[in-house]
This record gives sequence, structure tokens and C-alpha cells, in this order.
Amino acid sequence: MTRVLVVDDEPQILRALRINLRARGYEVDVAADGESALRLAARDHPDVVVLDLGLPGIDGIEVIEGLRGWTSVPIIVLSVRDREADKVAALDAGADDYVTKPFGMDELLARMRAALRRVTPADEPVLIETPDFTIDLAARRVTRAGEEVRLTATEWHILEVLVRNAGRLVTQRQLLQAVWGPKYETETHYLRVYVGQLRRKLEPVPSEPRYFLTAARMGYRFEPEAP
Amino acid sequence: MTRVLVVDDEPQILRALRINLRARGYEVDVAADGESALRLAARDHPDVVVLDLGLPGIDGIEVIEGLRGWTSVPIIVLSVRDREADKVAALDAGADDYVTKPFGMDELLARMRAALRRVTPADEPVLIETPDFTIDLAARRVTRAGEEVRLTATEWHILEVLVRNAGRLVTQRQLLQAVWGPKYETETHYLRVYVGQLRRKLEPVPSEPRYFLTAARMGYRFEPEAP
DNA sequence: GCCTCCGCGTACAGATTGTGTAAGGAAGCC
DNA sequence: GGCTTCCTTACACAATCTGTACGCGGAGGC
Repeated sequence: MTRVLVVDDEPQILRALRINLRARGYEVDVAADGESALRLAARDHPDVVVLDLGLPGIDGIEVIEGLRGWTSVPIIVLSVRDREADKVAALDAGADDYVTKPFGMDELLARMRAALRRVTPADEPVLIETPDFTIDLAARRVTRAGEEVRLTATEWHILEVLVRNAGRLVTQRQLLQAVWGPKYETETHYLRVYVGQLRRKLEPVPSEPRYFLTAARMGYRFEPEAP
Repeated sequence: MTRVLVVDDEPQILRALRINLRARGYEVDVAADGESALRLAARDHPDVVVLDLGLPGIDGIEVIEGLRGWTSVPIIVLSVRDREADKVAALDAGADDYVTKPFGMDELLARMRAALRRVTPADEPVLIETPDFTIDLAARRVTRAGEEVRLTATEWHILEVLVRNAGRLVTQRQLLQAVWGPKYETETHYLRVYVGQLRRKLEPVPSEPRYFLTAARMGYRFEPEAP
């Protein structure tokens, strides 16, 4: 089922969108400000985000940047601002589309379909195999020596972000933002605890990590292949 | 180099687009009708297509369908028609974006960048190779003779600034400002220490730098190729 | 040609900060 | 109530950063 995260501070628009999208068979998350948007996105992993730019609190552009730190989910921006500079800023920050209010529901739906169509065929590898364990992203399952490894929700969340960025460094900020939300950007000790648990469950020698590598003062990196 | 196929039957728009896109470093193909568009696309495999809907001969929608038969190249539709039904039809036929004429060149360029970004995911391996070592900016990793070279956060930061300005001189002020912040503009000796460490870790003969060159009283320069 | 001065590179050590691990309390679920 | 999971704190250890000292060499003045 396709999940949409709708972010807008105007209740009637939020309501209209929710009703329309539900009627079309989408599962709908709603948020009225940037912080909840980032938190919900981190928790629910929507397939597409519809984002109003004129938010209270965190700026819409910052929400785009926050999301882009860890996910490539399509972002469709809604905005009353019709100035070219605004569009360029949003698109260059990482938005996929920019629709000016007032907009037609059919157009928005068509743009959503277009955005979703692009994502689906590019099905990322769902199975990640290493010499020591196998990760099935679709089934949310990790197998080690034939046995299933039980992971908690938080452990899985961290694993997922790292694995989806395999080979790349993920900064502590990105991880914290993705898993706990933007307010926790400084709580780096959470990461230490949970990365440590992942290592204990998955690394052949937890004290000498081979897959979940630390880059001091920067972040962590998942390295799927034995070096 | 990025190749753009522009399809429009109005000569002045075609001309304006060609000039603007060339000026931005794109390679530009042009076509004035649907048939040439399909032919050129097949021949040249553009990275993005900018397509006017109001074409003589084959309908614009048919061009989209024709392209979608064999390629997923991003298609940005231009059109004078602002009716929602037209947008929906084009998007559902396979277009990625729909821009109503008259449009701003900056907006179109931003939408092109957004479309291109999706195709070439931002995580394209940003690899800088020299005869002696390889830098992977995404992974934050340096490999030398097959072995990973461990760099500290500060070392990385300096390396990154230098590498992103490869071949150009980076002033001491720029470096200090980028790595330590504007308050440290005068602490040039920090640079000496850390550039020295980079040389020790990466230069074949640290005392005779070949990649990390000093420009006395000015700054440093990274030279990726052996002279 | 000699001397001085300034900037550069290196070495090193104390202070600071980051990291990994263990463990306990709170909250939720069966 | 027992179990699991999450959040939080504490602590030891290690790595990194910061700051000082010193030797070297080239540019320019004399």
C-alpha cells in the first residue's frame, strides 16, 4: 500500500487532501509543522511527501534538506509563492516538483503518480548478502547462519538507514534525524548504544567491526563486502 | 556531458532554449516536430527531453508514449494549455513534469536539474584517483595501495576542501574558515600541522609534496595528476 | 656574499572530546 | 506479573585536538 505524508498548516487543506487521498486508496499521514513532518517521515517511511512550504517553525526548505539527508523519497512542494526564485530554491534543495496554490486535486494526483512511477521500477536491491549475514529489506528480516536474528524496531531502523546508504558515510546527524527526529541531533550516545547492539548481534567479532564501521567524529558506514 | 533534446515548433523558443542551455554547458539537440524528436531521441539517447505539446504532425502525447516504449528518460513537458485535464493526460502518459508557457528559464533549468538528479542519483561514486591513492568522497574513504588510510575528521575536512577545488589554489583564510570557522582565520599553523599529516599519510615522499602543494604566504593546492 | 627575518614543516605533550560497554529504571505488551 | 524494549546515565579507555617549541630555508636588505 502506498503511504503519503501530507504536510500543511492549513487545516482545511490538510483535511481535503486526506479525504481525497484516502478515497484513492492511499494511506495518509498528516503533519502540520516541520518537526512533526520529519519525525513522521522517520517513523513511517512514506512513499511520497506532499509538503507545503509556508510552515510555522522550521522552514519548508529545511524540511526538504532534513529529509534529503537520509532519504530520496519524492517530495512534491505546494506553495502559494509563485516567484521563480522560490521554485528554484525548493527544487535545488531536493524537491521533485513544485505546485502553486491554488491547485487542482487531479493535477496533484497526476504529479504524485508520476513521482511514484519513477521510484517503483528502480526497485532497490531488497536482499543484501554478506559473508556473515543476509538482510531482507522487504521482509524486514536478518538471517545469520540460517537463523533469524531478532532486531528491535530501533535497531532495525538504524540498520536500514545504514544499509540503504551502503558504502557511503552516514553522518551522526543524519542518523539521529532519521531515527529519532530532528530534536535529537545532539544525542550521539544513542547511536553508540544501538550501533553497539547491532554489532553484538551481527558482527563476527563485535570488538573489531567489519561491517559497521566508525568514522570518528563523523558518522558510521555500512560496508557490505569483505574488504 | 549532459545532452538535452528540445522539441518545439516555435523557432524563437527553440532558439532561446538552445542558447540558454548551451550557455549552461548542456549539449543540445533540437527538433521541431514529433517525428524528428523520436528519431533524434533514438539516435542520440538524450539525458532529458524538453517537449512542447503543441506540435504539428504527431501529437505531443504520442511522442511521450513513443519514447516511453523504450526509454525512461525524463520528459519535461512545455505547453500553453493550462487545463488540468491536459496536465493529467501528459503526466499519465509518462511525462515527468509539466510546465505552462510562458515559463521562466530559471524554473525550467531547476526542474531539469531535479529530473537529472533523480536519474543520476546524487550518490554517484565521486572518486578521485591519483597514481598513488584514491579518494571516495561519498564513503569518506581514502585507499592507498589497496589499504584504507584512516583519516581524522579534521584531516578529512581539509582534504575535502582541497579536493573539491582541485587544481585551484585555496587560500589559508578559506581553509581556516571552512574547517575551524571564521574566528580562526589567523591560526595558520593549524594548517601546517594538518596538511603535514595529510602528506605523511598520502604523499609517496612527504618531504617532497607532489599532490598537496604549498603556495607560500597564500595557501595550498591539490594537484590530482602527476605533473 | 652575508645576515636577518619570516613563514614553513615537524615533533611532542597535555587537555579535551569521542567512543564502546554495562547496567538500571520506565513504559508498553502479552 | 513477566517479558521485552527503549531511554538514560556512568565509566573507562582511546583518539583527537590544541598549543608550544624548534629547526630549516628562501627572500630581501645591506
